[in-house]
Amino acid sequence: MNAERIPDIIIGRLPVYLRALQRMAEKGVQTTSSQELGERVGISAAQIRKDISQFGEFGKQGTGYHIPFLLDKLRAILKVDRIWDVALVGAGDMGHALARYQGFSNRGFQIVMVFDNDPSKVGQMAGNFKVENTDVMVERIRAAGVKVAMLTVPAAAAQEAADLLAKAGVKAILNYAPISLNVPPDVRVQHIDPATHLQRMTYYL
Amino acid sequence: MNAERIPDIIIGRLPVYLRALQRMAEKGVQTTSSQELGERVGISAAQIRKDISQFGEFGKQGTGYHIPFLLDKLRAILKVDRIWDVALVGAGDMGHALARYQGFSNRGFQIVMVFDNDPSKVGQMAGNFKVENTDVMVERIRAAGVKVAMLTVPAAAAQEAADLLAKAGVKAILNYAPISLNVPPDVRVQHIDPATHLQRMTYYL
DNA sequence: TAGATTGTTAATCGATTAACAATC
DNA sequence: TAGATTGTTAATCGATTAACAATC
Repeated sequence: MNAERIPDIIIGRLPVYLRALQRMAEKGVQTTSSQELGERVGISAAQIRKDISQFGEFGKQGTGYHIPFLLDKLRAILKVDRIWDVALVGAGDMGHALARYQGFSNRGFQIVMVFDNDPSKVGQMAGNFKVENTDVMVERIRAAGVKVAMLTVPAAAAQEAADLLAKAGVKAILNYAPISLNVPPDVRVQHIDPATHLQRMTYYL
Repeated sequence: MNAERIPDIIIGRLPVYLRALQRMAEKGVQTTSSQELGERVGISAAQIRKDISQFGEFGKQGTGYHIPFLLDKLRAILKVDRIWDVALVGAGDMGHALARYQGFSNRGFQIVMVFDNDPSKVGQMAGNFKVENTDVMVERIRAAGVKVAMLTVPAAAAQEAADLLAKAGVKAILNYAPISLNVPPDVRVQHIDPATHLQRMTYYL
């Protein structure tokens, strides 16, 4: 065990372990080893043991890790042993796809509101949600205590929307706009930009 | 200049610089400094200078970097000074959103074919593309010499689809399925999984 | 017990930062 | 020239790996 600050890079790998373990559990596998898990996710066994051991002694010598137990621990560490309400901002194609995506609920998230500033979209449906006007966003998010948002507006509108989200008390933004957001230090941002991801690979072609 | 192997972590930052510079260029800005660029993307000035200097001396003491020049260099390094044809596999909501996405062409990519194995989707339109049957995928990709693919099929179908893509000669896969893919060593994979990205932030909430 | 695999230490490896001479 | 900023070196910091005693 270790009470010191855990490096960000380790936190970043835990969701990958969690995802792989969840898949194994679905297949009914009860036990795994750092070796086996490492092969699945492409990370060395030593690193997996070291990462996990930052948080406790969750394995057993000779037998490895009991998957349901390790799942519980990882979910608790990552705070996805609960369901986070998520606000979706931007009801374009990507927003609609996310609103209809079935994969969030068993990973700790559920969309609860959808916003757009285009009057022709407000009032329309996105998945099961009625699109609301961005005018009421800060108020709605604050009242609901939502801390997590996904941003799928055009690049030109993204910074302004991020400012509103920060103002509304959102602390985690998943940004689909192809632009680096400027946010207060207590707000975390993750980027999803397909072009950027593709460009990380073309260098090697 | 430096002919040695460039670390992956540096290559991974170049698309971020490229994106920020492209945005500055659109606004008509001609020149920037490592300091200014660093503030925009949240990376130290020293690191930006070091990263860029791996590939040549692209700046000028006293004045910084000429943006159009640096853009050209970065595009050439990342091999996005051309347009890569991309195959899209999976014509669900996410596939449709990507097929209609306008942001690829000025970043070095264009979708040229869309596949799905669901007979009810084959023949339908996704963006401007007629969805083709996965049966003909290997042959079509091979014949067209496509090297880049985006994978938006359900998790259960992703590994099989990845195997076909590898067989077809694809060397870069952008994987939207929430599963770690197993591919030959000469194939690169990047993951886009919104739940994983969100889980990297909930730890800090 | 014998075999397997953890948790952890120490060694290695790699990345980041600070500082500054060079120079535009 | 004076001011600004690069490219690069050396120092620091942090992450990964290898190895193995502990133990299930």
